[in-house]
Amino acid sequence: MSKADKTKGYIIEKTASIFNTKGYAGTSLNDLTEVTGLTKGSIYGNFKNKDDVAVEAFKYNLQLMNQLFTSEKAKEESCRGKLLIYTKILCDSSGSKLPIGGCPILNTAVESDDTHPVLKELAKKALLNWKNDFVGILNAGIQAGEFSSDLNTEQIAITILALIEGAIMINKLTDNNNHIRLIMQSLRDYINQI
Amino acid sequence: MSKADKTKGYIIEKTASIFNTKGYAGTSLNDLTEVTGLTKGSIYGNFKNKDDVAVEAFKYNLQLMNQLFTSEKAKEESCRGKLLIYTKILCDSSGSKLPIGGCPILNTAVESDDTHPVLKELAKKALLNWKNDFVGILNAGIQAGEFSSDLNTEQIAITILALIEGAIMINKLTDNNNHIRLIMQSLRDYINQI
Amino acid sequence: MSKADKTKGYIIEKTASIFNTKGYAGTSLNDLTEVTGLTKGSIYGNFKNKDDVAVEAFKYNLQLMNQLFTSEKAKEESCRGKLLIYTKILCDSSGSKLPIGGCPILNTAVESDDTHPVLKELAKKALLNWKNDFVGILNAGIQAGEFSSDLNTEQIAITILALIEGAIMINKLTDNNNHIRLIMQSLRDYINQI
Amino acid sequence: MSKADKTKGYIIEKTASIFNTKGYAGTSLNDLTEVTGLTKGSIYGNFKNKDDVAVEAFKYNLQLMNQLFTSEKAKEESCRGKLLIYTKILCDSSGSKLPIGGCPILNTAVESDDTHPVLKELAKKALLNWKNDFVGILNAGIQAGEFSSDLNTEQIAITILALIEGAIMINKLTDNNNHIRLIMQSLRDYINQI
DNA sequence: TATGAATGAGTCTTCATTCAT
DNA sequence: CATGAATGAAGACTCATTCAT
Repeated sequence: MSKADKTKGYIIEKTASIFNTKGYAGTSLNDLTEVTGLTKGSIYGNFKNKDDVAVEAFKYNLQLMNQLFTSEKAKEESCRGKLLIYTKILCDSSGSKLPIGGCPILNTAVESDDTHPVLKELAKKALLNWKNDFVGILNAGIQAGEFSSDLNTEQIAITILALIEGAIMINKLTDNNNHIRLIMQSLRDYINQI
Repeated sequence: MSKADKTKGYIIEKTASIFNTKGYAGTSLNDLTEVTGLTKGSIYGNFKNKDDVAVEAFKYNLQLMNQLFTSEKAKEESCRGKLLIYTKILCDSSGSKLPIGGCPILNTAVESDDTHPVLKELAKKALLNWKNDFVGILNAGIQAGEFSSDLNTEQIAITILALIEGAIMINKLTDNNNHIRLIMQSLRDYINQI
Repeated sequence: MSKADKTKGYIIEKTASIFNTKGYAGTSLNDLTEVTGLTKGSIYGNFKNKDDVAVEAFKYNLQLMNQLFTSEKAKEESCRGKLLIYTKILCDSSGSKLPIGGCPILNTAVESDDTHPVLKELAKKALLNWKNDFVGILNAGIQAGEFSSDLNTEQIAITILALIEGAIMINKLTDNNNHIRLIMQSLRDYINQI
Repeated sequence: MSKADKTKGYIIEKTASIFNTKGYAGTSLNDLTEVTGLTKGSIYGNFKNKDDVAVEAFKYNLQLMNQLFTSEKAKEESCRGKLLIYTKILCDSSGSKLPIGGCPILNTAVESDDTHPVLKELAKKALLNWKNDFVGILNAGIQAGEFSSDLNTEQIAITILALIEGAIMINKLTDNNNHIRLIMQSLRDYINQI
């Protein structure tokens, strides 16, 4: 790894949480220099512009979140278990295991849908990938005989996703862990009844 | 109504959709003058500052959304019918009947939770009011014998809310009406099975 | 007195102390409306512009100060007594009997000498009048045999004035009454030795 | 000396006289960019804000004045001579050797006493330092046998100061050198009679 | 005469970006 | 590759002034 790559990685790591907390418009280059301890020139030496950093930061946050889910899912053998993992992660820690600032897809979706097409596209792809991941698990479950074969996998997948994202939003807004726990209980019931 | 009140109302009406689309940080005073055709001085003559406009714009958007729900609910007699209304509104028009920019609670929640305490508080209250509205409908349904008396009304209410907000977010992000329709189908099933 | 004259007088009275405290550039029209309880339109109905108010306010402050000196001087019969009056006034109350904000001549001189020719001219005239008043007292004293006839009245008059203005400035700046008392003691000695 | 330090110094040098003539409130950032030929961004890159420039400009003007006095005093051997220096400086050039705009202590005292606490404090300290300098000279003179030992050094020091500041104010206001000459003649007499 | 809403040039300040070193 | 000084457009906000009512 070249020095440039190392610095680039360092900048992304350090700035990812700010973008995920303050949003793209709310994050200034001064924020970036403060949190990295680097100069503006250094950031512009490694990235084309603020957009470029934001995009990489989004990817980093997404990867962080995906790694969390992937590693937890790996511990489960059954497909239902893999689905239930999400309720456990979000319920136990009330979302605190997510990247700082919460779900990057949710954050980016809401801020950037009308203002930042590149980020919007990334978030959209991430969301659809997530949905497809659920579809994959459901199909595997059908194959394995865990689930009945006449499921509407698309509908179930997108419903789970909506519940999760809605729960994360409500949890951040209300600062009350009970809400996310109740929703996750509903999700658990939903998954168990599939 | 004084001229000041009229201008104030005019400014709020005109700017509400910008704040709901671009967010607080993403909306500039130039945006506000452009969309209203007024000068900065005029805006500052009617509002204390940008914050003040944003707060009123949020209230306006919220009221717009609440009026939509309230008027549709009034057409339904049964409590279940009142709950199902949301699936119809969001499904039929794919959210296009919402204020321009989407659900102001969702938008404000995501942008302002870490940056704008006043707006966050307003969004939080609006969300809890909405939840309590659901709880009220559920209790009325229990009273009327529509629903079984051993429901966890809090859980059901917050779950419906999470599904709705999640659906709105997904709909805006993916520009694909199928997703919200599927989620609303799940919500319909959920409500009908109560 | 017409209503216009009454309102004009009211505005001057109320605003004089702000101009004398914050200075011309530091006083805004909002300050003027706040302290008078009137509207901007009302102020512009009675004065041509901010300058006009400032000029009248200066004259008012000046008159206030002159009245204080004149009435005190009237109580003294001897010319030396009339001169000593100033030391008493400034020493006893440490300047608190002056118009709010201090000596308007001093304030206007320092702020407006390079920026506001009209006010500067007014302050200059007031200062020279004051000096001439001293000269007059000194001449009367010579006539009355109180003072020797070979006094340099111009020099004495302007020296007294410099001591007084210097004392007022030092008093305001240091918030320490001892300084003005010591200077007034020196002035008393100076006058008594004439 | 870094480039930043050089630019900072350049800005201070160039802007000091504006602040000393127009005052803090009367000096705008446009004034500062015009006189320096720099951009606003450049000024804000070197100073925290306008306040910061004003404070440094005051210090610079003060230093300029103090250097003038110090270098002239150094040429005198006797303590009386050191005191008389001030009459010479102010009398000969009628104040034209002072920083452009006049005595920064006087200017700042009058403008900032009610509006700018930081500048007021700086001016206050400068004035007391000056007074203490006079006290020091007087004590040295007593030690050296030049002056009688029963002097009220505080009173003499503050009286000299008041005369000087009063003279500077009168000179600027009246544009008539005779006045300052007469006052300085009185000061000379006063010092010689100590 | 008094009101108060509107103006637009002005205020101070921060922004993302560039470039010589 | 990194620095840090400079840019100038844009940011939010205040100003003195005007004018229809």
